[in-house]
Amino acid sequence: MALDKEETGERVLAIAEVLLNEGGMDNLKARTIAEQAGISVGSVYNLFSDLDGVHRAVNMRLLDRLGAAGAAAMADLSQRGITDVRQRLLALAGAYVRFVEAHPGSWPALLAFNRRRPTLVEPDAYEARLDQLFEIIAGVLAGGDFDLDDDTRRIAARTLWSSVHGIVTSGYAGRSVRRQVDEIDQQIELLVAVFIRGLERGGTFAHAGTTAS
Amino acid sequence: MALDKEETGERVLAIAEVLLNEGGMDNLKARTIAEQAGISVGSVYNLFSDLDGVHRAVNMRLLDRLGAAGAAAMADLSQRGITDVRQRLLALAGAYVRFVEAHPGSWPALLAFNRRRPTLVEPDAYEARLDQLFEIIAGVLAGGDFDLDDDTRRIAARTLWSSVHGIVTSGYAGRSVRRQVDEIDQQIELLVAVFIRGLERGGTFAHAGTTAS
DNA sequence: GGGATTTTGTGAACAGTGTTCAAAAATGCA
DNA sequence: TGCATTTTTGAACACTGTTCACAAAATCCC
Repeated sequence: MALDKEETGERVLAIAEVLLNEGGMDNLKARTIAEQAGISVGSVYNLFSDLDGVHRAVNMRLLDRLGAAGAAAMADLSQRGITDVRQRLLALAGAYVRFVEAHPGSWPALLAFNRRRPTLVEPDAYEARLDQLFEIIAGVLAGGDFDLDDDTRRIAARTLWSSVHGIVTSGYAGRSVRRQVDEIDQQIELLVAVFIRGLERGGTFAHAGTTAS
Repeated sequence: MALDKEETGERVLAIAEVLLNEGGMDNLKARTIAEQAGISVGSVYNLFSDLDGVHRAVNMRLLDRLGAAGAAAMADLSQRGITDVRQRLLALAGAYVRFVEAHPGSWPALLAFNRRRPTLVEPDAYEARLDQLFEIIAGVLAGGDFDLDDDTRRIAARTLWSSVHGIVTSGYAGRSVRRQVDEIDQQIELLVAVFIRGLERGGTFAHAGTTAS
């Protein structure tokens, strides 16, 4: 009897994700996981080094799912023969919005997780999964007639992503879901429109001059 | 002897901020505060309802400081006779970057704080302090020759802010402070440049059409 | 002043945490 | 079967936030 070790690990992760999604970060308790998975507390620590380890693993799954959602949105548009940059960027942003809405607890938990300790060495497995997304965006930008060099396009892709992310997570505070829900759409549309128009106009984006102050 | 009640509260907040700044959210412990403030644990709960209450109060101070930094940056530029929109926006973004760098632990703690529970009623005191910032940005935008109606300008201000915020907080993960430090500057410069160029071009930003697939 | 009353401060106690680790149960092997 | 090895267990430990009966201090009122 008893399931495979790896199988049990998967079950633990599924349970953990539900817990995170329902109650946020401090709803992820070792005893709750153990009880719901039908194992003992000690076994949880046998499968994962930490509760942080569990959370990290859940986060990886989330990032994978997000990447898949982005890729799927692009594949869908390609299949429908849509190559318009604006539409593709809006589709990507829309995919992200839907993803966040589909993970109302576990996604904020991922964000909170990364902000717990001030400056901890980041697992670059994170970055790798993000680069996947950046490359999708960069690919879309390459489809437009912007004539950007590779480096600028890379930066533009990251800028776009960060901006959409900032918009979706509503600055840093303030939920008030009512009017925010369509305000997000308005902001995204403005951002994409402005971005495309701004990139269309020629001119180099050399990083010169007064950055600030 | 013994200090005023309000005075003790201020001391507690100062201690709490240092703790948050040094060790992140889970470094804010009731017993540590009590010990460092020279009072008992119970007294902490006499001054504040919760540890969350303490954290909230610290966050308010942070938001006030951020607002002041933004206003000061604008006042500085005004005094120097600088009205250029690009420079003003870059100065605002720069002020934010410096603010985040000056609060390496307590600012992430504020962000994490707001993401702990999925959907909790937000204290609108937060929003009020943010609106202050949005109005500064909207004011700057009003100085340019974009001919935007009030509503669009309001949205544009929020979009800009959210985007800068997203850029500064580096997407959602990934620190790796080395190359990120100048990448942030590059992204901000690209964003502001693109934003200004995109807004300069005429055309209405009506929120019509396919928001996303 | 001095007794009564109210306010304020205290820290032991309680209910939960994450995490460990000697022991027990299960499994592998000859 | 008997022994060795691995895996699972859950009581125990150290540490959380939070409470609340009690004590100390302050305040009031005559």
